[in-house]
This record gives sequence, structure tokens and C-alpha cells, in this order.
Amino acid sequence: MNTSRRIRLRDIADRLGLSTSTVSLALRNHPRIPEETTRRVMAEAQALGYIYNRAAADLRRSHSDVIAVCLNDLSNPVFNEFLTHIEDELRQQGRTVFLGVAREDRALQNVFIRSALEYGVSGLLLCPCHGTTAGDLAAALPAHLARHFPCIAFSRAIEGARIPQFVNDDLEAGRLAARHLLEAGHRRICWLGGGQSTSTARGRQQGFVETLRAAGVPAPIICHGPTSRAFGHEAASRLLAGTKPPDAFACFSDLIAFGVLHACHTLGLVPGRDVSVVGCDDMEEAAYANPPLSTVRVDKGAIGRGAATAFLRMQAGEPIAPETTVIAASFISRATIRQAPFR
Amino acid sequence: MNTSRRIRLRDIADRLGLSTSTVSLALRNHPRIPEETTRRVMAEAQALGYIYNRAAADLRRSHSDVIAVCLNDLSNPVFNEFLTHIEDELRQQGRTVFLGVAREDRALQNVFIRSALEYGVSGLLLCPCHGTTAGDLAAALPAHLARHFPCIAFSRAIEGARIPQFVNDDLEAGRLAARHLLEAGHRRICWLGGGQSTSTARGRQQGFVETLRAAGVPAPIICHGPTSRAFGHEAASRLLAGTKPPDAFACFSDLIAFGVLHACHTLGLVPGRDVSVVGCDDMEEAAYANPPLSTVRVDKGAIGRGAATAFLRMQAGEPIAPETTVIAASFISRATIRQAPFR
DNA sequence: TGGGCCAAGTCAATCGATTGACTACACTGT
DNA sequence: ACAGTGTAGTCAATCGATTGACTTGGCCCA
Repeated sequence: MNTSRRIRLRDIADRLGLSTSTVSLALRNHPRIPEETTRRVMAEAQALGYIYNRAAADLRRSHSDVIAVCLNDLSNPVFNEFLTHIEDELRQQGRTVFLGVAREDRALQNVFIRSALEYGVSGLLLCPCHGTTAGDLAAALPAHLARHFPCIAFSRAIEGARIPQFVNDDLEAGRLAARHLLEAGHRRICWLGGGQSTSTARGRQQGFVETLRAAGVPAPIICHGPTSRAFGHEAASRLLAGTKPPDAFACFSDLIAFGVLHACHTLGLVPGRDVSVVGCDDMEEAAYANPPLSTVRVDKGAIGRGAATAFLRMQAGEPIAPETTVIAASFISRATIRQAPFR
Repeated sequence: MNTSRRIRLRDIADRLGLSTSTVSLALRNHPRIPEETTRRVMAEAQALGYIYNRAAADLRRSHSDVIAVCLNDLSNPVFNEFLTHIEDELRQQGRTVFLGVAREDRALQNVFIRSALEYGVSGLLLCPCHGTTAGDLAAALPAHLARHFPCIAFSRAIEGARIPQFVNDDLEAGRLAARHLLEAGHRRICWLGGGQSTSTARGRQQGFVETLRAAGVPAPIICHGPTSRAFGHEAASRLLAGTKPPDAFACFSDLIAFGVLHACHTLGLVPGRDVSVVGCDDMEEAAYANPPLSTVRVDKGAIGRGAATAFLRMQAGEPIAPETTVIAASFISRATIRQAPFR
């Protein structure tokens, strides 16, 4: 009586003088089992502290309701916002999420995807980490699997990958930032952050740069770096202390913009008066920044839920084209952008 | 050839004219299998795009290397810092993390724990959400399981739970905040945030209140609320606009303190001169706040790694007492606390 | 010639649940 | 009296890997 191994379906059956078949069906409320029997089975399961062995069931059914969700990183809270929308959608449909965090490290991302496959998840929702390529994906998913293994990327696109993708209109996001700064009268505008290793960073920067160019404004200062307050602070401090400092900052991410605000504060500059600052993402905190941050809103709900529902439809057998769905961005004007034209 | 089901161990065996036993052993580099055979098996596995079915293996072995980690929430990035330390430690020991986020919702927390059990995780590391009780835990884990199912709480303690717990010295954290504000000459100090639903909140507030009382200072204003910038901003704005405004804020969390800084800024008050603000946690961003935030450092590494290693030792059969390990806190002085005595 | 031994590998039961095919039995109507 | 029908439940193969016990064949040496 001490070898307390896990209670099995079999134990309930024995105690009730039934077969495992009956218990199995009863536990899942099969109509073939009379109510009275089902009640007895349920009661006994409860009494014994029975825990359903879903792994065994999945093995037999050759199918699982677990879906892998891999996030590039969580130190930027905006990705938690994506996750929330995705989880809500999937949970509502009875799915379980196997969550991984890659910390912007392709090796960790691969380890997670591999684990997920080995544990038999039925698909993957991926916000790819820096530098992820279509080749990485192909290497992670054997060809014969790919056919029946729904895989969708969100937030960041993987170029050339033949899977459905749901991303923000990053080109337009960059354009919106540029357009509003130009309208505010700025000409010495600096682009902060991003780089070339995500579609998001490339897109936003390109939209920004081409809009300035079209307006005939001299080539902007571009300063790449990590997506953190620290980088925004350091870069803005340096630039503002230089000769010919910029009069506006367009930031790849709100997080960077927060750092810029800090730098302004330290230097005694008031954002929205002495200098303009625009972020991107519109994370929850942006409205509570000091002062409230002007930014380009990314529709995290539309992207997250869009990816999740497309995933579920794919799994249901609906043919989903391996195309990239681009969700519209919008400008949110708050205190850090100068309202009146530049003198 | 189109019924592309998953490749099995068996498929490799057939193609090589071997038995599944041999292939199974070879794949795990068993010494009984000659090198040459192992190489051929590995090569064939690679060629076929074989994916190990860990769920099947775990079923047979009646054991899994997956460990559930359940976080109360992720919108506060400090919990991601705990997670990072825990994951590092567990991954290093060949474990896989099954991650859940409860969003401060006991129902979601229960759903996750249940899922984890059903999928056969071998233990649980829990940062309990608001209001979690020893009873919740008992209800989630059948008694017969509890014996062989390592379960450890971290960051927040569950009162009365007979499991090992790793937490910050929250009483001392509250005392440190109070002591430093008193030393700076403050007497009208306000406590912001927390509440009564986590050990963290209760402990910090108690340490704070009892230190003020011991110093003979009038009972502080106490203002409970959610752990967010928004709450800090709203509460501080209201209090500072009132008659007899506080001259210092001790905040349950850095996140709240950030909101307070924002409120100060809006009202034209300079933190560290006109008013002092102290946070708690020392999250990564605290040093980059505007201005840099004085705070009580919580040793997230010691807590996270402590919990993870205790967990692993428990699993290895070492007897770990169901006691609470309290990790020391320390005060980090930055710009938001007045350095000279109050005039 | 044959016993002993080793190397390389196979056999078959097993983990816990699922499910299509089947049985046992009671009742009904003619 | 018995075919027909329905109800409640059982049988046994199956999912994919693991592993202790066993086999097979080759070789050595007395």
C-alpha cells in the first residue's frame, strides 16, 4: 500500500468491478454509458485522487491538443501582450499552450522547438528571435512533418518561409513616425534602435528613411542598438551632447523611447518642447511614461488573435495560404511630440 | 507513401535490418552497441527526419524530465528575471520547463497545474498568484502524489504550506525602505501598493510600518492598489494634490515607484529634492528610471537558483525540509532619495 | 570435439489509455 | 418458443519506446 504509484484508470475499474473501457468512456461523458455509472466512476476518480494521463491518451490517439508558442523574448513586455491574446484564443478552444522563451538566442529557440516536437505538440506559433531564417525553420521541421504540422509566425516575419505570417505594417509604422515628426517641423531627426536582424526593425527603419528622403530632408542619423531603455538613454545622451544634436528621435521601440525620455530629463530638455520623441508598439506603459509617449500603435490583439485563429482553422483542415497578413498601424499622439509647427 | 505519419524507431530498425531494441539503445549511445552500428543508426535517423517520441518513452519509463514552472504574472518584468535564473539552472541539468502564466488568477493557475499533472511533469516550481492558500495547493495535488512530487514555492510564500519555499526577506525590505527615508529626514511618508493578498505585500508593509512606529513617527498613509505604473501615478497625483501632501513615498514595487516619478514630474516636483521615492525589487529598469530609482534589491538570482537547485536535490532523493528560506535584501541608493537630512 | 565465453543483437512484456467489434442478458411481440 | 432489438458493458489490439532475459554465432583452448 506504500508503493504510491500514480492511480490509473484501471484502479478505478477494479474498485468498481468494471472494465477499463467503461471507465474510459465514462470519464469522458460518453453517451453510451448510463448516467448512474458515469456518476459512480466520477465519484471514485475524485475519491482516489485520480489524474488523467493525457500523455498516454495522446499516444493512443496519435494526436495532442498542445500547441507550442515560442516567444523571442519576455524582457520587453510587449511580447507578453501578444502572448495574452494568443493564449486566450487557444484556451477558449480547449487547447493547452506549451510556452518557450528564446531570449533572442537561436540555439535556445531550436532547443525549445525540438523539445516541443519530441513531446508531440500539434503545431507551432512562433515569434522568431533575431536572425531566424527560413532555413532554420526547415532544419527544425523535417519535410514529412511540415505537411501536417501547422506553423505560423507572428509579429516578426521570416523572409522566404512558406508559412502563414501575421505582422504589423512596419513599413507604414516607420512612415507614420517620420510623417508626424516632419509635420511637427523637425528636420534633424534621429532613428534609434533596431538593426537588420528582424523584419520589424528593417521595415520600420525603411519606412522612416524613405519618407524623409521623399520629403527632401538630409539623410538621418541612424543609430542601431539593443531594444532597451539603457540603449535609448545612452545613445540619446551621446547624441544630444554632440555638436549639431538632433531635435527629434524616432525609436524602433517604446522601450528605447523611454530611455530617450530619461536622457532628456537628465539634460534638462523637455520632450514635446525642446525635442520630440516617438516610440513604436504602444505598449501598455507608453501612456504612463514620463511624459506620456507619442507612439505608433501595433495592434497586438489583431495580430495575436489573427495568428491563433488562422492556426486553428489550419488544424481543422481549412487550407490557409502561406501568405503574410499585414495588420494596420496607427499613430497615437501624446505629449512627447511637439504639436505646433517648428519655429 | 503519402500517409506521412510520424517516423518511428521501428522505421529506422526496418530500414537497417535491426530490431527496435538495438535502435533504441543506439540512439541513446548505449555502450553495449558497437560504435559502427550506432553511427549507422544515427545517420539513418537523420536521413529520415526521425523525431524521438519522448512522451512514449516517458510512459514506459514512468518518469519525465519536464518540470512545471508557474508564474503569477509576466506584465511585471521582475518575474521574468526570476524565470531566467530558474530556467538556466534547470536546463543545465537536462530538464525541460513547462511554463505557465497565471495572470494573478487562481482559476488559471489551477488549470495550468492540472494540465501539468495530466501531462506527467515531475514537479512544480510555483510563484503563487494572489490569494493562493495551502488549501489550494492541497486541492491541486492529491495526497498520494504529494509524497513523490517535489513542489517548491518561490518569491511569494504560501502560508502554512508544508513545502520548501524561497523568498526575499520582505520584512527587512520594508524596514530598509523606512529606515532610509527616516534617515533622510522624512516624517510624512506614504506607503503605496501591495495589499494583503501576497506574503510579499504583507511582509514589506509590516516591516515598513513597524519601523516607523518604533521611530515614534505618526501612522503613515497607506494606499493599496495594483502593481502598475498607472496606480503609482494616480495615487501619487491624488495625494500630492491634497492638503498636507506626503514628502516621501515607499512603494511596494519599482513598477509603482515609476508611476510616482511620473506624477512628480507632472506636478513639477523633483524626486530626490522635493520628495523622496523608494521602490522595491530593483528590477533591471530601476537604474534607468527618470531619475534613477532608489530601491530595495531583491536577490532574484539567489531565490531563483536556490529554488531550482533545492528542487533538483529533492528529486535526487535528498531530504529537503519543508521550510522557508529567506534571502537577504539590500538597499540601493540612487537619485530619488534625498541624500542630506531634511531641513 | 566440445565446453566456455564473448560480442552483437533479439524477444516480448510493459507503461496507461482508446476504440471498433463483440457478448450477455433481458425483454417484447407474434 | 423464439427471432429481434436494445442496453450495458467487455475484449483485445494499438500507440511508440524501454529493458531484463535470452539467443546466435564465432572463436579459443584443452
